[in-house]
Amino acid sequence: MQIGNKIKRLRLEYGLTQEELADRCELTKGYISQLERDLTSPSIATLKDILDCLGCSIHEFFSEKKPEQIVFKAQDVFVKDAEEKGYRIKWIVPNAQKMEMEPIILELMENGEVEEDDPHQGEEFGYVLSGSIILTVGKERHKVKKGECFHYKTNLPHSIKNSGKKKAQVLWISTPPTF
Amino acid sequence: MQIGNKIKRLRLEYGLTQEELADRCELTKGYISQLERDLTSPSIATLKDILDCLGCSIHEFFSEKKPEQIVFKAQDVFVKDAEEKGYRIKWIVPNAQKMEMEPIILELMENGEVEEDDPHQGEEFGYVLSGSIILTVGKERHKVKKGECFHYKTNLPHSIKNSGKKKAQVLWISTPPTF
DNA sequence: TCGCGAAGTTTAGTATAACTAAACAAAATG
DNA sequence: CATTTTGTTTAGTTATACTAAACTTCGCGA
Repeated sequence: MQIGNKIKRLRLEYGLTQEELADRCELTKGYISQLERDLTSPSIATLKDILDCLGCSIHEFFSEKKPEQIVFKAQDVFVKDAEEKGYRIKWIVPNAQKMEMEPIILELMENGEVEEDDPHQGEEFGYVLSGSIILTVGKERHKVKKGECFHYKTNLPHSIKNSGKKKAQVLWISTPPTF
Repeated sequence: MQIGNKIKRLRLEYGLTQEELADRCELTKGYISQLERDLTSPSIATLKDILDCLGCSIHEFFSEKKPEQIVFKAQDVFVKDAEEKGYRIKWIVPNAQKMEMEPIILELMENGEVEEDDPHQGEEFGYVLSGSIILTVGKERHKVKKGECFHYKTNLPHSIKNSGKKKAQVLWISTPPTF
């Protein structure tokens, strides 16, 4: 019965150190440490004491609802390499297809280019994180440098390619999700 | 932390003896007996095993929702005396105003009478438990004896008074609740 | 970068309680 | 009433709930 992570998360949300929580519950910090790593399991009465100090009922504690993730980090990234095309796509928000916006980070090597995307409903916004790119929308070509951004409706064919020798990185957001 | 009664109730609802439950959980019937009387408390893991066998999650188990009361007894009664008017009202279902029917028991002393009730939307039903009454609905007067009942729409003024020397008791139900 | 204090982990316990097996008692049934 | 079923009690064993204190890691400010 793995409850350690939940206790730790509650404690951190409540802004307490293990020692502070231990003092409030009249336990030891060593024990709190062991609980949080599932090295031991508290009695039901002790669990209730702990949760009382953390402003949570046992009922809520054993709720199976998964908290919605708000912050995403390096370990959340899904990478797709297209080495022959000279680019790599990093999906930085997993399951973003279920939402309204889908952000990716596009990495273009020298001469790297993503295939032209056919017209479709929606919009895309991009911000050049590093390097510079050539953005093609319909018949128009634009050079976009680091720190600059772009924003267009996707009803025309569009594509992006690296315009320099250095690797280029673009934060690229599509709504609705299409990547 | 008193959980014994909840475990016992679940077991009985599931139709198991203590021995059957013990066998399913790989515990002893003696231990189940002790748990149900709060003589001891299970580890969280053991509690989960038990609840798995009883088709209940820990989450539900620790729900604080009060089971809806179905049967009401003497101790549930709320009494209002109107001694100068010679009657007493007993609300026999607490919080019935939150439901569709509101039952009371009206007790009328000799010469006791409830004030005329103004017309309103709804219906009332009554059953004379003891003694006899005069029921007035609009301009009509009815004598209703023990064992007889009445049922009318409340769009006319209505009232009840005792018609004899003995105490009268009426089970009186209004929908929607108005008493 | 380093030193120090804060925060967390580990270790080696103690004592008690989680759980047992079996005898006993109460309740139910034919 | 006798027997079976169901629940309770008793006297344990052993594992674990929880401890105190030493040790390690982390974070922060100079």
